[in-house]
Amino acid sequence: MNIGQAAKASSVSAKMIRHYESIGLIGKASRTEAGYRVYDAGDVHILRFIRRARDLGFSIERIAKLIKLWQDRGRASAEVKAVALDHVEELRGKIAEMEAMARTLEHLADHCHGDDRPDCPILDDLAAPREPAAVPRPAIGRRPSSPRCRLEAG
Amino acid sequence: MNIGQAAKASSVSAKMIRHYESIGLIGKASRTEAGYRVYDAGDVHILRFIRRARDLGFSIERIAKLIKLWQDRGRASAEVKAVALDHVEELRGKIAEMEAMARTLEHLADHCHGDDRPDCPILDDLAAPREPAAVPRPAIGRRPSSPRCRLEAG
DNA sequence: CCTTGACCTTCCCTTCATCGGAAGCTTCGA
DNA sequence: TCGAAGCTTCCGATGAAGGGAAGGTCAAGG
Repeated sequence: MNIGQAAKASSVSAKMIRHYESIGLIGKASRTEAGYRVYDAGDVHILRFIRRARDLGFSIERIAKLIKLWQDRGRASAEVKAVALDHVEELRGKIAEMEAMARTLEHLADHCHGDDRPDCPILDDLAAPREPAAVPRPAIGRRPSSPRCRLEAG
Repeated sequence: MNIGQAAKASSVSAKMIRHYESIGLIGKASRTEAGYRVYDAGDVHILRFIRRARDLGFSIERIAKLIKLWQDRGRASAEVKAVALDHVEELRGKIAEMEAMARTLEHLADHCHGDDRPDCPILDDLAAPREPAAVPRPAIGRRPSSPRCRLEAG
């Protein structure tokens, strides 16, 4: 099977299959004499696994762990569950952050006339000195990495 | 005021101030003879505006719009509101996606023993042929860009 | 046999907002 | 006067993709 056929069969683009190979998420595909990559049903199965995991928002790092566990017949389901729940926790944290942003903005927008007049509580909030923070900023530190949203736009 | 002082006063790092200047989000700062950037209270006000907008998850592109509106005394509040509500809509979409991922995973994890035994519904789902999709995938197309989470990890 | 077009290869660039660090210059206080 | 802190520019990394160029390969049809 060529890379294009594997891509169709797995819903992972040829581009991404090459990428996953280059970062070591999947093994190096064997090649034809002309240098074309060759895949079999087992490879496609792994690719579909990856695709599904990405659709559930797992990072590549966690997917690597999941693949290892998947292929380890002696795995403890507890390990798989831990990886999944770590991810859920991350998702929940990001959801909470975005929920707070959305609620703040909806609140501000509710009080904005939204007409021709220039006065606007949204700009007022943005421009306000930040002592009385309308939405208190969490502690200092590095921003969380963005959520791994992978659902296609509708 | 040096860039470091402006950074402290605005909660925008010196690194990011230079970056915002380089991409044209803010104007070029004037310089001392030695080449040091110089800022005044007005600059700091803009930087704080940007910081607050980033904390609310606005993209740089939308922040540029908001700054223009902010500095346009003749603006219509409707325009500001539209920018804000576009952003809220984006947030809501991403929240919904992540919520769906989290719920699916929680459901799967609920049915996983989480002990020493190897059988695991989570792996079963990931490895399953995707006809009976447990969480139906939305239509084909490009993935949404990740949410601009900017709340600090707390 | 030759052309055409579809497919494959590698390589590099772009996204988005942010951080890290190197190498070198300036400024300020002791 | 010396050292530390602060500034400058430049380059790179992050994460998960996508875009596209330049060129090799393959199969079908004339």
